[in-house]
Amino acid sequence: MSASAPRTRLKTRFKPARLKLSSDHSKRPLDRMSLHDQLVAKVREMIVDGELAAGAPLPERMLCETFGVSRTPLREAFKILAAEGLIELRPHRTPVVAPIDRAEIAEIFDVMVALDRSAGFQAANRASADDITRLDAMHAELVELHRAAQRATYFRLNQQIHSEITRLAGNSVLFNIWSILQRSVFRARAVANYDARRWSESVAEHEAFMALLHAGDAEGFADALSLHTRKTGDSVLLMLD
Amino acid sequence: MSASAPRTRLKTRFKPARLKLSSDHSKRPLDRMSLHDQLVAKVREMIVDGELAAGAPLPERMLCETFGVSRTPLREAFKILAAEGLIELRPHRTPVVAPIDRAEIAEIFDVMVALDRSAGFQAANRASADDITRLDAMHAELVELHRAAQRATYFRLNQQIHSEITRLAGNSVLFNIWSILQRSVFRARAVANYDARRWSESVAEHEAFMALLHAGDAEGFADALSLHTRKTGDSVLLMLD
DNA sequence: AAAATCAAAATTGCATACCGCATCCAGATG
DNA sequence: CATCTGGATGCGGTATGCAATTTTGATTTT
Repeated sequence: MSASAPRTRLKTRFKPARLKLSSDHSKRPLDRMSLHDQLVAKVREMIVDGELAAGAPLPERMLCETFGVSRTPLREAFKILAAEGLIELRPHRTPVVAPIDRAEIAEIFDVMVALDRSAGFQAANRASADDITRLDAMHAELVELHRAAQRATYFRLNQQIHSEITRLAGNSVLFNIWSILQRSVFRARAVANYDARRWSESVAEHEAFMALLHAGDAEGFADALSLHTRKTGDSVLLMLD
Repeated sequence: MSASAPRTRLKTRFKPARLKLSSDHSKRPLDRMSLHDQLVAKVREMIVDGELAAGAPLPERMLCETFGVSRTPLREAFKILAAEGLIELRPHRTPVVAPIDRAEIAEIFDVMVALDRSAGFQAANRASADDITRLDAMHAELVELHRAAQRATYFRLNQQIHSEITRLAGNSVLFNIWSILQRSVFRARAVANYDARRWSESVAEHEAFMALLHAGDAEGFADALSLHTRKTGDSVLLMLD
């Protein structure tokens, strides 16, 4: 794909887009995105955040009213979300939020383990001092959140840290795939939260791979990161039984 | 989370949304594809086969006549293809076949190296005697095609072998991602064909990892397979300079 | 009473119409 | 002569209407 900077960044002013439902999400700077992308992002977020439960039907006309758009752009958004695996489309059947399939979650984690090893190695090799400083700050906050037992906030920051590490690998294809998989798994993780033991263990693993990152041990960092992902996956899968 | 990624701090040029991963490739018998899926498959094939050259514009109304459908289903198909990275959609701009971007091809190969290692390991562990027999037959034909210097046929069978190996890993998410990336790279490979030296070397690598498969050395097979992919990538990238 | 049947309602799939942004070119301006 | 401006035109973005299919629920049949 050509240089194509972030999509739709020019003077194009799209309509206010009266996404009426759920004002609690309206804090985000959704402007500067095409209406189409806003729709995709909106529905995606509702699914990932569990606002739309797994298996819930998504009748087109109803959601059209909800979002104040017609069926055409909504259907186009649905194609994207189906491609990402978040919803299921079957001919002449009303779309549904993709069920959380344990077997598929397992498959996704297997892929993420592979991606995390590659991403971790690249990230460790490419991270600047500033990058590491930023990760350190996030990590310190993570530890503090664990100590304070702030589950929800911890969970969110944890995602951000892993996202940041993946981004540091400098491979946008990798980052995009990883992000999509991460979203698919997010729903399952939100439901199946850590138990206290796994939570502590997870924090310890974060400590470990951060130390390896500081040591400049790219291989070790990559292995530790992917092992962490594998253990997280095992833990999540256990809770889905 | 995801929506907050394009926030401010990141000046990176990461492109939004692409790729697909839904895992319904094997469970759907190709007997009755919806018109929509036929459209996607058709345009995808035209792009991958080079019938629609990289960078070529895709005016909606014109293609509607070509395929005998209206703009609505065509546009929906375009959303899918854009998510897969085969075409580019920008607001109020006519869609174009995604240019072959050397940097992106390099990124894709990096991901495929990681995926092939994982897929190879799983495939070697899961392959039945029948599976190996089938691969052997394909491999024998591949060697013969190399001897006969049948470039085009060799190229196609080579794809099939790698696809089959990936499929044997038994992870549909992995297989889908791999297939999408493979298609993106296919166009570049079709243009930048092997030179004779790399071709022979590639066949030798096939011999090598097939031997490791027979030996039941999953680790070795996985390493050999991913190394083969890395070398293939390097070779392709050399030709794109 | 349970199962099968069929018609009415609801919903998706597709086609068409309209609107607005982006591009191009003629004519004006310096 | 080069540049700028403003309207004409083409094409994508969206809304809406109609056709095809599924779902429903009531009625009939076993």
